[in-house]
Amino acid sequence: MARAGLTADRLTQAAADLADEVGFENVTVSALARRFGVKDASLYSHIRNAQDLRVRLAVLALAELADRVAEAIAGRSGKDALVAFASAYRRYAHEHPGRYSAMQMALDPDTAADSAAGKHAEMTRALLRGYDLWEPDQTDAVRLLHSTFHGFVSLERSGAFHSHPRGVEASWLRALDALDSLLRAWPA
Amino acid sequence: MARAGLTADRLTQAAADLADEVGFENVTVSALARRFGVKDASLYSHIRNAQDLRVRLAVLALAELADRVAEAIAGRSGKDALVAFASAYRRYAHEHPGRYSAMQMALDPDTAADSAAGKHAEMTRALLRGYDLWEPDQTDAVRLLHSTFHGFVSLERSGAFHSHPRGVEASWLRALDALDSLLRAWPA
DNA sequence: TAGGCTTACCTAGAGGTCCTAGGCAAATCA
DNA sequence: TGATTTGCCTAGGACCTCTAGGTAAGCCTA
Repeated sequence: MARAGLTADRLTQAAADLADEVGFENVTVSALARRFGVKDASLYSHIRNAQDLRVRLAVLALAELADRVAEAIAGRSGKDALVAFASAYRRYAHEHPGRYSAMQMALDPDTAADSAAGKHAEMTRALLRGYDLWEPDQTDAVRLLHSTFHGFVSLERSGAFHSHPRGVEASWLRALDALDSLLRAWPA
Repeated sequence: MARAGLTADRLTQAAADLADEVGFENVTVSALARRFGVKDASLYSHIRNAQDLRVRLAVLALAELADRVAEAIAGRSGKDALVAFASAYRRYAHEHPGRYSAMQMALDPDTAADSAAGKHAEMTRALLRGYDLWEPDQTDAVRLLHSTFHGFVSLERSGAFHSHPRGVEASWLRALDALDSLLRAWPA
């Protein structure tokens, strides 16, 4: 009876890959067990249940994205940083659709606090240092930026923009221009 | 053997109510059958499968929201229309969380074309008549507005804004102010 | 109003996912 | 080397999805 060497971390990683391949909604305990050549029941020594697995996946994705964004904005400021942040965000969503979907899960407050979710807001704040914004405008701007990035990527992936010939890439660049000029002249 | 009077439309309506009560992901054929006091198998004369049910629900929600928005912006223009549109959108999401989740499903192009999805873009265009925008800026602006509304509501519902004391309502109003001034001075 | 047709709902059953309880063997440690 | 821990197993229950085939309710026509 050879052992597969399962751990919660290896399962979460594999679940993330599975999510990117077959979609987050198709990440099941059974499918994951199949991938390791192991019975379903064997996974329950490592994860509490299916929901726990999905939460771990969401936390993994949040951390990965935070790393990417941190690297992207390092040493940049102003519009440069804005574009780098936004591009890293969007690229991650495109390269890892399953992980990105996982990130949208509503996490309970404790889990969210332990996750990299806070780091996202913190980095957006760092980004805003290139603009002249102070509380509470800063928080409002963080929320607006995050909303726009997430909204755009989410609608793009759901096909909402396919009905019109205008290139999505062009609209994306224009949105970034618009956000930049908005931040530079934040209405009082 | 009394009949329950099932039709695809009545099932879809009930599924929408069920979604708002227990969450879109918990809308199952079994739960719906239970609600009508009928066996699971009986639903399959009216809907093709579970996915078909969810798509019908999404189409219903899109149509309902389109109606609400149309009513909200009727007779308004400029910022007035912008705020009315956005508020109707956000209120619908809050009052009907299950229906709103359903709307986010990726619809295949044919279904999307038959649905009210096009009406949404059309109404956003109508809204922009109060501002001085022409193609392709208009399409870019439609996409930006939709992204921001959807992103904000979606993040708000997933709890992403709860980590900070700043009131969500205040940030929302500021976002609308920002979008208004952005549209008035759309960068060339 | 009786016959036939259509259709709404049924039972039976196969296959999949989630999860618990309890068992045995592999790895680790004394 | 023997004892303990840990990893994966089998067995099995509960629920969801969906198909095939049957029966009875309601409608149409004569």
